[in-house]
Amino acid sequence: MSDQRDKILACACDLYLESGFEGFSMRKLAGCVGVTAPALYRHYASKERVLVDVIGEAYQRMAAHLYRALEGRTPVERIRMAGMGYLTFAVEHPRLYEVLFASPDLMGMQEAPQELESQWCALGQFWKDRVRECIDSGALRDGEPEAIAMTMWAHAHGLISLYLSGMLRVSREEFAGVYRTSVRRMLAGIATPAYLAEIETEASHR
Amino acid sequence: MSDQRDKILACACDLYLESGFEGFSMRKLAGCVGVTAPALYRHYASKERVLVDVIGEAYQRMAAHLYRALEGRTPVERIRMAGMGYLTFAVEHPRLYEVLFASPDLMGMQEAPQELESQWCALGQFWKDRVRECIDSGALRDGEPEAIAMTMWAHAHGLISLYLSGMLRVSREEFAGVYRTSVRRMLAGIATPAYLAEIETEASHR
DNA sequence: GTCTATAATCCGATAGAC
DNA sequence: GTCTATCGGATTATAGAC
Repeated sequence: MSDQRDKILACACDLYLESGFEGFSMRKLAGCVGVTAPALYRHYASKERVLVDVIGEAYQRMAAHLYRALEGRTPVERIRMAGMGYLTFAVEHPRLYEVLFASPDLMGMQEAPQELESQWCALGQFWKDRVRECIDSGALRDGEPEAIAMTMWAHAHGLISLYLSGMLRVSREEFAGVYRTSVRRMLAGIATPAYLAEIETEASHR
Repeated sequence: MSDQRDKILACACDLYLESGFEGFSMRKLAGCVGVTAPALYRHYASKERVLVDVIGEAYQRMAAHLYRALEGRTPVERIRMAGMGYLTFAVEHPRLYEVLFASPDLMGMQEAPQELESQWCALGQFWKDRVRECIDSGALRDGEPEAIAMTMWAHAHGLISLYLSGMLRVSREEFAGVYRTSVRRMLAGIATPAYLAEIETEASHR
């Protein structure tokens, strides 16, 4: 039944990993599957529906990678494993990582389908949970878990994006160390106490 | 002379801003300029050479936007203005911002031409300078200016990328506030002193 | 459910006249 | 320096036989 559809999806993931978005075509996909192009339209209405499923698959693989961190035995261990898992997934599967953030119009769609939205929310909840339990255990400062998770996520995503774009002049081996160092810098803070006192005064005057 | 070439480049920027990379073609570009497609090849050897110039133009506009921050009268004022300038440029010109980080193969090239590399280095130097003078003035903690600039840049770029991808559930008006808050959180640090002491011990044991 | 054949477009780039 | 005409290729998607 949808056995063939699964086979098509698997080939579509492989094809995307090899060729990226640009080189992805229904003809090539058909070639990978071992059928002709029109046969694909028995299982998928259009090319974009195939790509939506590819992105959904990327979400699931990312999630499976991250959820291993739940095996950690303390909140700190879990959030660390999650952070490193995020890094290794992105570095080992850069194309899958990139596709998670692909703008919908890049694949000929107006907006992201609701299917992908909910998968995204699940990941957001995961990070929020990791931060919350670290606050409760006294490792992270008190604050809104969602906002803190956003700051940490922004840093991680930005650093990984810069690395994948080739803007950082570091090798793949060096990057893991750079990542850890930068996370630590963010955890410790960048400004001096004197400057922090100054902007705190400023903020309270508003 | 290159009067016509300038006109082509201006139209190419407009066309890219409207259509993005996907909808960009030499035929459409010719239509914007008001000539036929073959005429373009008198001024540009290929489509990719046009796109390289578009990216170069984006760099120059970004740089011009950032360099206004040099009018600030203190190191802190300058780095703040630069940080907010980075934000406003990205939000007001999202396509130009995105193209700065476009992977070369997305426009059919193997690697970024050296012309763009050097423009990139200039921006890197600008940020390094901003951080260094803030360290010297006692606003930022001591450390390698380049590494600190990277952490700050990663955070800013990541947050902006998430916003532009629509992954943050905030409006454009809200985003400036979210950005400032997140920067402040990064400046102050996220972890508790107790946890920081713990990982410092750990690091020294290696 | 898969095939052959094909419609209907779009693309980058070139040849040669003017 | 621009034009017309065209080459050679790609693409999505459909029609109809089997």
